[in-house]
Amino acid sequence: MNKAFIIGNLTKEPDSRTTGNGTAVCSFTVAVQRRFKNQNGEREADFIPVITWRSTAEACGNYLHKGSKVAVCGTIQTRSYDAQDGGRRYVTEIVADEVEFLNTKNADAQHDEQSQYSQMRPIEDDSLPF
Amino acid sequence: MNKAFIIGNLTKEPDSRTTGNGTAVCSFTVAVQRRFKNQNGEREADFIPVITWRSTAEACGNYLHKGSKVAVCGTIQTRSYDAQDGGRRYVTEIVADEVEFLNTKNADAQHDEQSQYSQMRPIEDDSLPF
Amino acid sequence: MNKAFIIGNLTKEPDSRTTGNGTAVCSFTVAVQRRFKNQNGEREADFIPVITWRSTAEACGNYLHKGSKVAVCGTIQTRSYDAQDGGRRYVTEIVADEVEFLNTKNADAQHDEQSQYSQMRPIEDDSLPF
Amino acid sequence: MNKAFIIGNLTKEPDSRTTGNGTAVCSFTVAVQRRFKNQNGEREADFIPVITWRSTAEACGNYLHKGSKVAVCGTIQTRSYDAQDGGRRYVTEIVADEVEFLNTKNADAQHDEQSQYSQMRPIEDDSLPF
DNA sequence: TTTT
DNA sequence: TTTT
Repeated sequence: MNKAFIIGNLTKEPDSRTTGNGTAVCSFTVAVQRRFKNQNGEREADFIPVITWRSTAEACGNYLHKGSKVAVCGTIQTRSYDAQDGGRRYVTEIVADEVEFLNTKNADAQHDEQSQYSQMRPIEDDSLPF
Repeated sequence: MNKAFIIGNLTKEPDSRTTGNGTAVCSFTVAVQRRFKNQNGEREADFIPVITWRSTAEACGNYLHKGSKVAVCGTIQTRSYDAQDGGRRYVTEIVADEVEFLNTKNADAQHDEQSQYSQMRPIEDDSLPF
Repeated sequence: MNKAFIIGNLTKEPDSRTTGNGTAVCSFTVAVQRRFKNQNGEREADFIPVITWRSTAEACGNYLHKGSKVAVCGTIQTRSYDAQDGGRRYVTEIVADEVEFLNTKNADAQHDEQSQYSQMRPIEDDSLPF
Repeated sequence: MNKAFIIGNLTKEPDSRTTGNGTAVCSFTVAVQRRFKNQNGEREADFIPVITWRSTAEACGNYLHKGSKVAVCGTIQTRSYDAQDGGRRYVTEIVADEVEFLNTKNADAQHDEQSQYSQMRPIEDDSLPF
């Protein structure tokens, strides 16, 4: 078992790419407000890296922006890589199963549209733009 | 372990009460859109009863309405009671640990205010209206 | 979003069936110990119905028994039906995405085997007995 | 919202400490088996750092060992620190709300005892050894 | 490196 | 730096 759920806002524009074999990838960081204030009375945030694949990645790349509010459900994954200085670095990120768009800024029409896309993996509707 | 997370909309106005010893209770049902369409191409919903206590109940009673969008995290609880017809009935509901308000309908100012309230159990701020 | 996680023990032997079109279904109830004792100092349990499909159902039917300890991750689903007395009844159950076997009673060899099966949806190994 | 659930085994003996003001802390890494095998047919694991506080930390320090199986529910937290080489390092860890002991190795008596302890935050029983 |  |  390995499952995580977060709700928060993108810290930047999402980063959309394509792997060598043509698979869409989209990654971004979600700032999740902490529930309790710290000793200084400030509410801090946790900055959680998220990676999405395939149709979810395409929807995220098309509809998410810096500041967009999302709910993400997925698996916590860790990996390591060799840094330029020769040291080893460890990365923890959520590999998203589902991303639900919770944007309040957009017009309702667009927002509804987004919510639907976000729920639609097994895409059975050929009119979708991805 | 027993934990559940749902995002959806209130099916009705929330029901706010107070127990004999003065504890605030607020209950409502959340309609959670299913992720996949059924055989008829319709997206059904699950109707999940939620019960909240104390300051969370007060915030929910003050700020939630029919149609309000919420994220709820809590514990699945089952109980049974004797119906009027003499039969036994079983109820499953989520006892909320946290309720996050995700309303898009309200003005931004109010929405921000709500989000903060929703995060504030252990209330350390005396200026809060509950 | 709609996701639940529970850890507990089967209250009975699991109920294995097959639908008209040959899909395996296996359902059971999980008793989840509550975290806090009640006013009488007793630890109660919540009795949560679980339904599993396809290869997960087959593995559950083959390996689970009354008392087996499991971790279940899935979606909360509600449905209603007409009771014999003409009234309407509402059922809430978890539709399992994953079931992990946590049995302590069985020999280690068997337990390891079980854990593996439980993780194996997309079955790529033809030697599996289901 | 920020919640994570994992089930896995400790990679090492847990690390128990006490903060300046006497608060117990216990940290460990949990190896969580991935659900699907990789291209080479191996099942990899994710190595997820967990930190626990107070009575949970004491129970973990007393009862967990290298290889112990646990279920952890908590919050994903990120923090950064300055490494010796002058660079900045980022750490993601789960701050545990609950730790359930799932050990199969121990005698049943001890295992039952563990499960109970693990569920007992708000300790109302003065006979507990922590 | 951070968002509302 | 990794566990069964």
